Amino acid sequence: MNAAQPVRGTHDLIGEQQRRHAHVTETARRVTGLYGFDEWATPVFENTSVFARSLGDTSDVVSKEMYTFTDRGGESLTLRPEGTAAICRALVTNGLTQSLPQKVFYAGPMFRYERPQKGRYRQFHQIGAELIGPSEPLADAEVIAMGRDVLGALGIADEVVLELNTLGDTESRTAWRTALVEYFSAHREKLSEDSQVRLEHNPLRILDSKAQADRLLIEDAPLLDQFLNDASRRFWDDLRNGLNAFGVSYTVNPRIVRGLDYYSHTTFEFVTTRLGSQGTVLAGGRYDGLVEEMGGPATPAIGWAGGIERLGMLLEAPPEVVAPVAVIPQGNEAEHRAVQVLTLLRSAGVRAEMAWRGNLKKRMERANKAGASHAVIIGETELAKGTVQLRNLSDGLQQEVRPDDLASLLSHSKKAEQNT
RNA sequence: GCGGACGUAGCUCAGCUGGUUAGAGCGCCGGUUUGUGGUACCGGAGGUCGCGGGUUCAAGUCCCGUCUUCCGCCCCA
Repeated sequence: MNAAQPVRGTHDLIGEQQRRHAHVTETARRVTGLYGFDEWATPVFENTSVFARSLGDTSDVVSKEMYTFTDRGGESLTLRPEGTAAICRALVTNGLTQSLPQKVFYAGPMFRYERPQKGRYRQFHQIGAELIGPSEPLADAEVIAMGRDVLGALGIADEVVLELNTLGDTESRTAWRTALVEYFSAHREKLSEDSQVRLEHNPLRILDSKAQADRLLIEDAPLLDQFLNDASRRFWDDLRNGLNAFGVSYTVNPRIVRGLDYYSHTTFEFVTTRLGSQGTVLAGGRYDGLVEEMGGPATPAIGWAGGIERLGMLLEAPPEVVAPVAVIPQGNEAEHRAVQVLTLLRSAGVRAEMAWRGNLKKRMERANKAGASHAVIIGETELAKGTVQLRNLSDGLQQEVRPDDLASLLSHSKKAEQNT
C-alpha cells in the first residue's frame, strides 16, 4: 500500500462521512433560516491583511498557524482560518454597513497549520452565523438560542452544555486586565513557564491554563465582576434575562475568555466531554470592534461558529440514504422497456437505478447490495403483456402491475416502511 | 513547535524470546446446471508487513531516521 496520501491533516469525505457533513450543514442552514438568516459564500482565500488585521499582534498565530503564501503577482494570500473576518470584510466591501442589520449564515472549509488530532484538522469545516448591527443584549440571547436550536435539531442537545461568560466593555475589561497582570506579576515565580510567557502578551489566557501550578493562583485571581461598570453590568443582566426568555439554560464560567481586543461582553461555548480535549463544538461571542478594524464604521456584531467534523462525530446515527428502486430487465428487448420505466420513476421523484450487465440473478444480487427497497423485473412474459413484476425486497412479496401504477404503489409502500 | 503511543490484505486484527513459500474473520470476485436477492456450502483474487537505512548466516519481529494517525502540551482567531 504505497499509494499517494492526502496532505497531513486533510481528509477525503466519502460515504457516511460526507453524509454526516451534509446533514450538519443542511440542518444548520435550515434552522438559521428560521431565524431569518441568509447564506453568504466568501472566497476561501483572502489578502493576508484581512486575517492579520483581525488578529492584531498575536504574532504566533499569524506567523505559525496560517496557510500563507505569495501568489505569482507577489501578493500575500492566506487560506481563511475562520469565517468571521471574511464576512466583515465582505460587509464592508459590499457597502452593506448601510443596510443593517445583516443576518448571515455560512458554511465551508477553513485552514489552520496545526498539529492534527481527532476533531482538529488542517483543513476542517465550519458552520457559522453572524448577526451584524444590533447592540442589544437580546440579540445575543437570540443568536445563542439559535445555536442551541441547531444542536437540538442535530439531536445532540443532551451531549453538550452551554458555558457563558461576559468580558464587559473595553473600559471594564481594561481595568480587569490591569488588575490581573498586577496580581499575577506579584506571584510570577509561582506561575508555570507557559503562563509566565502568557503574562507578557495574553494575560487573560492564564485563566484557562491547565497547569497544576497555575490552578491555585487562578482561584484567588481578581474577578471581572468586581470591575464591571454600570453599562456592562446591565448588559450582562439583560443577556441572562434574554436567555431565560428564550428558554436557554447555561452555566456561568468565568474562565471563558477571548484573547483579542475587538471582543466585548458576551462570550460562550457549547462543550461536550465526548471528544477529549477538543470538546468545544460551537462557540462565539460579541465582537463590536471587528468591522471597524476592517475599515468600516464602528458596528456592533455577535456570532458563532461550529466545527462540522466535531458535530458530525456526535451524531447518533449517520443520516440514512434513500433506498433506490432497482429496475431489472431480462434480455435486450426488455432493456428498452426498462429504460422507459427508469425515466418514468425518476420523473415521479423515485430514486431508480439499473445495472448495465448481468443476468437476472446477478442483478438481483446487485439490487440487494445497493440496498434497494424494491426490484422492478421485466422479462419476456411481462414485455408481451405490458406489465412488470414489482418485488418488495424486504418481505419478498411480488405482484404483477402496470408500469403506470408503479410510482404511486412505491410511494405508498415507502411511506409505510418509514412508519415502522 | 514539545512529549508519548501506534502503523501487518479494502476493514478489524493475530503473528511466542528474530528462523522455511505471512494468517484469521468480515468484505470483494466466481460457482452450487442458467425467470429471482438477502441465509447456507464450495472455490478464488488480494500484502515488497508505512517508507528508507543499519545489525545479523537470517528481520514483520532488534536499532536509527522519516512519514502518517492517535493521546497530551503550546495555540485556539
